Amino acid sequence: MSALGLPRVPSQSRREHVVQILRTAITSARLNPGDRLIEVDLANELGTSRAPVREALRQLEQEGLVASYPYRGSEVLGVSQAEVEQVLVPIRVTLERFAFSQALGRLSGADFEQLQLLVDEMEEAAGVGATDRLADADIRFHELVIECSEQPHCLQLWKTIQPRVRAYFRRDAPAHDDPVGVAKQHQELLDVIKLGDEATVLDAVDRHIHLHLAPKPPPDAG
Amino acid sequence: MSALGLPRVPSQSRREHVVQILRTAITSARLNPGDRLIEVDLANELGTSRAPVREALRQLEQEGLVASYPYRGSEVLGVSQAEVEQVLVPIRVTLERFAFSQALGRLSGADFEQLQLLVDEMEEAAGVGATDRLADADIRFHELVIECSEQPHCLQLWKTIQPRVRAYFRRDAPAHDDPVGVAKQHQELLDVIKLGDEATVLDAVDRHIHLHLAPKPPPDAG
DNA sequence: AGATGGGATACTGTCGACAATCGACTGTGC
DNA sequence: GCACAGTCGATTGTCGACAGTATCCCATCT
Repeated sequence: MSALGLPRVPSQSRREHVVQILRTAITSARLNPGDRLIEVDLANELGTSRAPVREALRQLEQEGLVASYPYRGSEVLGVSQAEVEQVLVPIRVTLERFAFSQALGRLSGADFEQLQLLVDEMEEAAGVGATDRLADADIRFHELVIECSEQPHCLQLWKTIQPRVRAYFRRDAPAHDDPVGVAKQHQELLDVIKLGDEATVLDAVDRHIHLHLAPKPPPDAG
Repeated sequence: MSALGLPRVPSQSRREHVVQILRTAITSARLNPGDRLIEVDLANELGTSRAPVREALRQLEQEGLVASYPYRGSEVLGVSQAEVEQVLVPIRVTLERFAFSQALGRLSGADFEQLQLLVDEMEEAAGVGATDRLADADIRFHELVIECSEQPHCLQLWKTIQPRVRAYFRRDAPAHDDPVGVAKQHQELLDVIKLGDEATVLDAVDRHIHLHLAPKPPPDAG
């Protein structure tokens, strides 16, 4: 097909394509908990057959974004506040603590450049109020560090957890209260990583992730 | 087919069937890290077409038991000791702490009976040295409590974590050192659950899970 | 009117065939 | 002998069609 026209589509399999479309639709609240997902409709809409759609649905099921019932179809799932706060976020802390510590010795100069670019992107997105771009860069920042940790299970689990957390915050917590602060926190985190002291990094990771959870409940101090 | 002969096979879909076969083969070390999984061969061996096999492989990929590469096939994955000890087990603790606390108010008399049956099964299996039966009952015990917690994401994540942990211990830590002790520990855990005090239960869960990790390093006390 | 049974209906589950891709082999030119 | 292009076999990715199942609707009976 297309010699020069649109060479990007075939670079990823149709299954990956479908997964990405649906995951974005769910995490951005275009699809909501309870919405039914009908294979043949999705296939027609996305211009494929049902096979890739089915595999995509199985993957999203494993990511906890959809549930499916034999012969009765699939629906979009929601997450409770209790599960996010007591399960998903603590798990994310465990994953990132380990991944960041493993990544410390493996981050190359190119990696640091890439991370800095992402922080810059966050600053710019925060400046113009582009919360989606901000969130994308935020996620990509963390994902990049975890990729560099070279811990496959860690990365795989993170990818499973993260969309649910994002869907929850996108739906129930109207974006970041303080976009500029988010960018700044990542800059600080990056600076700490560059110093390379494990204990300091782990501490920074803890505080960093929990900022998402409790945006402004400082009852003890400031 | 078969009006009375073998009515159990069709109760689960062929995909579930394939998943179960492969997962068992991996967690029981009949398949080892690096082994290639070829769709056509699996399909022929299991008497189905490739479609259910493919979906099963996608699911196992999400469970971290296999990895697959576009147009190049799938292989069985292993887990490192560091990942088990620093990632998978801590995540399991997080999941079970939450699930057990949520389950406390929801466990019915029938549930307690079922749990007691599983503990009895463990005792018997431990008595005759049937480590696989012991491990099955062990897993089922925890799974049952988590099911009763009615936290879908918790259950889903637990099902994702657990096979990797089991595969690791089955492969690298030759079964439980002390089968009778395992059964006894579950009886104690069940007794604590029956009492219903949350703090005590959480404490028991912590200690219970960590027993798997460090089977016999009691440097401080007994 | 309300309960009950027998289809239509709308999906999902499975299959066999075909297209696309990767990796190894092989023959050729230098 | 060695680099390199072409080819071939093995295996995955995708498709369209058919089989199986749950749900709803409606005629029928009480």
